[in-house]
Amino acid sequence: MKPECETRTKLLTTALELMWERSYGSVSVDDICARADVRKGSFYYFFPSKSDLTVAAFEKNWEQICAKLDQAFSPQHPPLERFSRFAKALYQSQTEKKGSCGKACGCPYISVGLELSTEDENIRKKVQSIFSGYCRYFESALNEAEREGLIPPGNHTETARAIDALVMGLLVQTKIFNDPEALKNTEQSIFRLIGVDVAQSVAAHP
Amino acid sequence: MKPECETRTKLLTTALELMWERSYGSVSVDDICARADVRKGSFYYFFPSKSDLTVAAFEKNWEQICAKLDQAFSPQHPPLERFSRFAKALYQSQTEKKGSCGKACGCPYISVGLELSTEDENIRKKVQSIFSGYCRYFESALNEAEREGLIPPGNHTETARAIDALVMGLLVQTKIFNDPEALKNTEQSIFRLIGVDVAQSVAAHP
DNA sequence: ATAGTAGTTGACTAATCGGTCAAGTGCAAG
DNA sequence: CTTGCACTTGACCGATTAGTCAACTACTAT
Repeated sequence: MKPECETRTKLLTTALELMWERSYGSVSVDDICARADVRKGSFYYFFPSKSDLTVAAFEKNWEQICAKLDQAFSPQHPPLERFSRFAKALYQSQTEKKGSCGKACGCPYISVGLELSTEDENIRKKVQSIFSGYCRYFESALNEAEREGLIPPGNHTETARAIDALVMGLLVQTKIFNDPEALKNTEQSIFRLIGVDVAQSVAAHP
Repeated sequence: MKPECETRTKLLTTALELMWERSYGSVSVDDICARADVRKGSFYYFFPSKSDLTVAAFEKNWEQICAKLDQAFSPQHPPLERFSRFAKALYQSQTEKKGSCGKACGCPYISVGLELSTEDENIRKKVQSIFSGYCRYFESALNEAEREGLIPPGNHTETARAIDALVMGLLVQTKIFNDPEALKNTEQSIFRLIGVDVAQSVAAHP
């Protein structure tokens, strides 16, 4: 087991932070090195290019996101309630970020993914796989909801993709309107896509 | 009336084209000038900065989009059918773009908007106003649908915003999955957000 | 004819970009 | 002590960046 080099992880977290707040194009390698207090030579000792650093940063961040998603989508909660927990966590994370950096930042996977997906295939694929990861959480909760008779049978892969799209769109709105309140109806809209009444779930878990 | 200078409009359309296919950061003023066959001096004769050019390009493009939206959301069609037409036009425009440039490009307002909204307030506001424009089309159709008794009364401003989010998310998926087929369930998902059965509308206008 | 205006041109700048590299440091095993 | 490995450093590179500018052309109104 490697003990994981501190400089490397510092670069990883700093890069994600900066690209989240700004963009890929407007964050230079020098910027990243400066905020991480690392010299450029070290940067290129660990990463062959800015693009590779970005992919690695996404990978590391996604692991942390997964931990949060595992909580929201834990089997210990009823399937539909998991979406409520997810919506709440989403709102919370955006509000926190705006509080700490002064601006609503949306989702770095979306912003950077869109910025580079026609030009950098590695980043495109990484972001694509992350979004598939989100869908897997959604789909599994829907499958379980069906098994418990909470929703009728249907194509849950498609519904999960629609939920994914909705959530991404809401995060786009959050950044462009510079306001996390764009997320306030997330839960309700998700349940409409699923085809159940919100009140039904909200009333059961007030 | 000014007869509208050719060089200027060439710069406008070329800039939008390039930023749609790539991104703001990776398209240089030189790139734009080269493809438009215009010298840089002329560029800065018409526009004080790259950012201003971008805002102007968005404004001009939005006018053309509006013409298309006016067709889809024309009062000559039943209110709910307008969404079907919109969904079809959306799919068509993405498919065409992929055919002509080889890649699915999504929506330039979203991509560039996300890329710059924390750094360039002018662009943020322009993109925000464009998205509000979309919502107005959606909301007006919903209001009319209610007036015709097709949908129950409700907060149509919120629903329009949700539809806007969904559509944006689908366009994000289109670019990141590099596949316009991400849009194939657009119509169905919109109707779920509205709260009506797709079949109802589809059957009426096959 | 002349003067003014609208548009065009290409050479120029200063700064910044991503990336390279040879020379180092400090530590651990032999 | 010595070798070797993991990591660090700062100077350096050529290319590219957004933006400037004085000189120029062509047309138009008087």
